[in-house]
Amino acid sequence: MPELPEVQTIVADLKPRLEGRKIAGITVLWRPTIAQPQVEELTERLIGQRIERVWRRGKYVVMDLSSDDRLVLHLRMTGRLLFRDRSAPEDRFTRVVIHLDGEQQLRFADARKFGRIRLLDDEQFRRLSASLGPEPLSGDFTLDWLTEVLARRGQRIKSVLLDQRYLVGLGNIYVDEALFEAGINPTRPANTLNDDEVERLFHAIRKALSSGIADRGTSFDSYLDAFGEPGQHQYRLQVYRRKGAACPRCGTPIERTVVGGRGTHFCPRCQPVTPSRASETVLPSRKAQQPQG
DNA sequence: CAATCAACCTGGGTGC
DNA sequence: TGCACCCAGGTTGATT
Repeated sequence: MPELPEVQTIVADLKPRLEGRKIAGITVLWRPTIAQPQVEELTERLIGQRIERVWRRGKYVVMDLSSDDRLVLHLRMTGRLLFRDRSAPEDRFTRVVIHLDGEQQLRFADARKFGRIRLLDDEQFRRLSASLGPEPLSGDFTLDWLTEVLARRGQRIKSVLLDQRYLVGLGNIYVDEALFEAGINPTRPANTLNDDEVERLFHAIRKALSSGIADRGTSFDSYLDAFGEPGQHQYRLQVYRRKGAACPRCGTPIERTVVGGRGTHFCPRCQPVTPSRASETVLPSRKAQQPQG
């Protein structure tokens, strides 16, 4: 699933190849992919525009156009953004093709059809961006800020971290990895984390995302980069989709539960529901289970 | 406010 | 081999 590291990888590869290029045309093969505006209006506003800048906001790919409109793409779960020669073999599940000047084209392929492309003016984009939390790899994301946000939420920590209004970029893979790295149980209410735990989480979020970027993303199901190549981070995950495998830190089998409707992977020993001091390990009592009445 | 769930979709895996 | 079934999870929105 494209999360921040996957989108970042795509953007970094597209940037030098798209900036300065002109859009020559667009072919829409699956209409609902174009969420806004109508296809006819999109075509009219898009053709002839130069792509000035390619960047990322959260999990959105953003292309600033010479008209001051912005082309905004979200890959959702199975979306791919492929930079191809016009003559390249067709890519399965292609929904929209953006034709560039010259021989190349950008193909938006998406098996499950959840991905969306929007063309937004200044005001519309400003509103979208304002609805999103800070970038975790930027200076806007600080320990003080995280401390304050978590202190105000009684929701489970995993749900808070997945909510793009608070913090952008984390999806189901990297949130599980970050919580493991920080030694925090995904079901802990956010406002029960102590200062030490928040600080560990702060660093763990950045580490998990940076590590994913360094490996050019995680290719489990459908993710491929702009050239159609898989990332390598799936080989370095510590807990995600490793149910039953040994925890890399203590050897306890990794468990899987569901939190907020998401498959959730964690080490029951390294990420206890009740926080324990690092120096002592609380072993469960033999008769800890009490029948509930 | 918090938690749950359905909806959007379909490929790919499972069990029989 | 065929087929019914279920799961994957980003985001929005409705319901409890």
